Amino acid sequence: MSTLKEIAQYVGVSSASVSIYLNDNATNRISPRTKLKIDEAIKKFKYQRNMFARNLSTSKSNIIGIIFPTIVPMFMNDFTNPILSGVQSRLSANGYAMLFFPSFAGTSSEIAKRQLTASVGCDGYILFSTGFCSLQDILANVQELQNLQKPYVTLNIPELDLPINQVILKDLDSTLGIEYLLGKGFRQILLVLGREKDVHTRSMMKKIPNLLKQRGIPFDDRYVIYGNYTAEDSAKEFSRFLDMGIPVEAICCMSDIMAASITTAIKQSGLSVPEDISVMGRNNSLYSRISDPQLTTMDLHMFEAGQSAANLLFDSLAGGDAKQKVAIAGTIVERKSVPKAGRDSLASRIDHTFSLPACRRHWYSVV
Amino acid sequence: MSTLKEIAQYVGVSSASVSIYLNDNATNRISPRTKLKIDEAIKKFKYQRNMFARNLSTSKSNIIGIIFPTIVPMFMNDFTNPILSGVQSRLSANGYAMLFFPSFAGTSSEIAKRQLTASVGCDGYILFSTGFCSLQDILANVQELQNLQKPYVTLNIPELDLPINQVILKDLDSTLGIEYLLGKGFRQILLVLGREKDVHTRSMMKKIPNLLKQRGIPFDDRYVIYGNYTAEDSAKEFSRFLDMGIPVEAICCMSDIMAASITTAIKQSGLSVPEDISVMGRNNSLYSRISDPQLTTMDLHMFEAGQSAANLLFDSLAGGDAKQKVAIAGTIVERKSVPKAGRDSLASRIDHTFSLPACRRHWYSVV
DNA sequence: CATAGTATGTTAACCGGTTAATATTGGATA
DNA sequence: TATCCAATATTAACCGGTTAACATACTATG
Repeated sequence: MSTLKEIAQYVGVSSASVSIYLNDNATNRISPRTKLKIDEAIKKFKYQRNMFARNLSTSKSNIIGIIFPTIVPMFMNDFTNPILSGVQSRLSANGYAMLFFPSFAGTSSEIAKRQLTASVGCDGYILFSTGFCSLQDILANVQELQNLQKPYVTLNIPELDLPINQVILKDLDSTLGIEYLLGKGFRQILLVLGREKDVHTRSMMKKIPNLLKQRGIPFDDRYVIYGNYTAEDSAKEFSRFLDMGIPVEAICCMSDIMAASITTAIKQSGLSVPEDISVMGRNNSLYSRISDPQLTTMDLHMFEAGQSAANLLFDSLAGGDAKQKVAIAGTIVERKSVPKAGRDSLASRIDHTFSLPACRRHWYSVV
Repeated sequence: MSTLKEIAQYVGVSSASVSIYLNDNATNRISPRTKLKIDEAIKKFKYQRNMFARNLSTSKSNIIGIIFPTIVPMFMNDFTNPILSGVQSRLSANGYAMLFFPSFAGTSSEIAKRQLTASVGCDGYILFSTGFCSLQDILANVQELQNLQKPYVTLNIPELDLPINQVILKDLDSTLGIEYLLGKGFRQILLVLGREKDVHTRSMMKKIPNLLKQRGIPFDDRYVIYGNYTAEDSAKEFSRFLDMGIPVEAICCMSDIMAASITTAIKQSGLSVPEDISVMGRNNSLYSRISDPQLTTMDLHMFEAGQSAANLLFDSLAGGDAKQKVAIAGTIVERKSVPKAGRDSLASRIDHTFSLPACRRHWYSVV
């Protein structure tokens, strides 16, 4: 690669001249004749500017660091992909590149820490948490980010009572779905959760007993199984559940994949959905549409959450000092796996637009 | 953010000392006492090195630029996600970060060009092509990359007769699947392709007539429909096909999503899979396992292709001068949507391991 | 005591750009 | 002719690190 200096030398001007021209080719500080000569030289030497030198000089990189602590490969997750996609679409539209730091084996907090210490220089950051993060990890990561003294936004993280920019999936705890089923009159509801030890799972497990109690339903832990977000495990656990022979009217799953897998299992056992058992998924992913019957599902609006995170970051980058919290509310997408009939106490939350993200934002400033 | 210089000043040493220590904290050029003091200062000021300054100084960034020209959001694609995932897993394992450049609206070649011109400074590059790239675009992108004089690998690109590093999905044209169905004795095969104007689609359409002719089957273009890789379009086009009332024994789809959608449509029309019509998917995605019946599908081994691309890049980064071509062969994953009975001429290509990527690499050097 | 070696640092150039401040030239104007 | 201004270009500091080469003091050795 040739450098600015070489181009300047070749043309017979100072490197400042070339730089000035490159940064504003309509400048009138460089004569048309010189501009032409510079153009020629650039073409001849196939010159392109070194982005890192520019970044250093301007202390602006147009790069947003994505802190995504995971011990499994990225881009394979039905839940985080739409979020990343939302982030990417907004960042791209505003000319920002995304930098994914290496995410080796190890605990998630180690990963995040390494990612952060390697990352100084980005214009801003977006901090994800994945199922592998404990609350403690998350707080440590936030602290670490704080040190960088650059704008950042947290995403897919349980609501924190801190003056930081955060985008919250309001219905991540999925009580929305349970309430929907309760509203339909179901009483014997099987919960198919993800990994037993995840933060999100634990926080759910704290809320559910109360939720049921409010309806006069005693909590019975036999009605909770863990499908680890995989088709295989959820089918396996479900069959074990069936073997117990306890009655079930509806199933609320923490992912469409698990819901689809269980739907198949139900059909294979000779029962039918929703006549015998109702099934509810989560994510409004393609799986929910391809499943037969099509799944009624919770749409947490992840894509939009990703977009919001990027938007929040833009506010911050533009100098907005107020830290904001954006809560994205989930909606229910009614399809065929839960009968429409029945008392319906959540009408306002039901999204009849099928699949277009119907966004409901609740903005409120924190500090 | 504090800087190296500030830390050095605070400790009372030269910035070189601090730098030397940071780059090798086991160095014996710095006394234990000084090391301690530096540690304290770093902790006190929460100092972290600026990555861009380091990159500039060392002319090594540990960043790989991902050139991914697309006009739709990334990370939403069932085909490219596993490839990206494979790339990411290898890059991460070797300590490399991934930089995704902004990908605005516009033609894919514009996008790639902008991505490239903004990217000088990465240690290496991986060039994707997406459905939006024409062959001409691809060649232009390769040329552009060549100018950067850095190692790069092309991926998901039709085989090019150029001395460059390329990873090829050997069975991207999916004749593998058609041959499999032909081998089973099917004659009336409906092809469900993606977008009519994609490079890949066009290159397929060139090969298919010959393929059929070899078996004595005349090519009939009514047996080709375009599902645009979506569940909706493929269902719609398939129903239009059914309306034509021409006989069909088997369906070969260019994605599991389309196959799953069509499987549902078949069932809804009162026919059954595979008794009445066989259906074959592509990608061995989760969709193929969740579909009912589970889909027989082509596994192109995209994850592994991604890994190979990263590996090739490592070879190049390590100074390997020989340009390599890696062809990843596809395999057939037999499930339930095509009956097992029948003549089977492709036994060696059938993968009975269900879903673990059974890799078959064919290495050969080009130059 | 002279010499070599070790431990501990420092100097200064460099990576490849950007930019505020300054310089030069020539033509227009009073 | 003196003055001013526009057009064009350069100088030099700076961004925040890295590193080869050099410097100094102290210890060990013959």
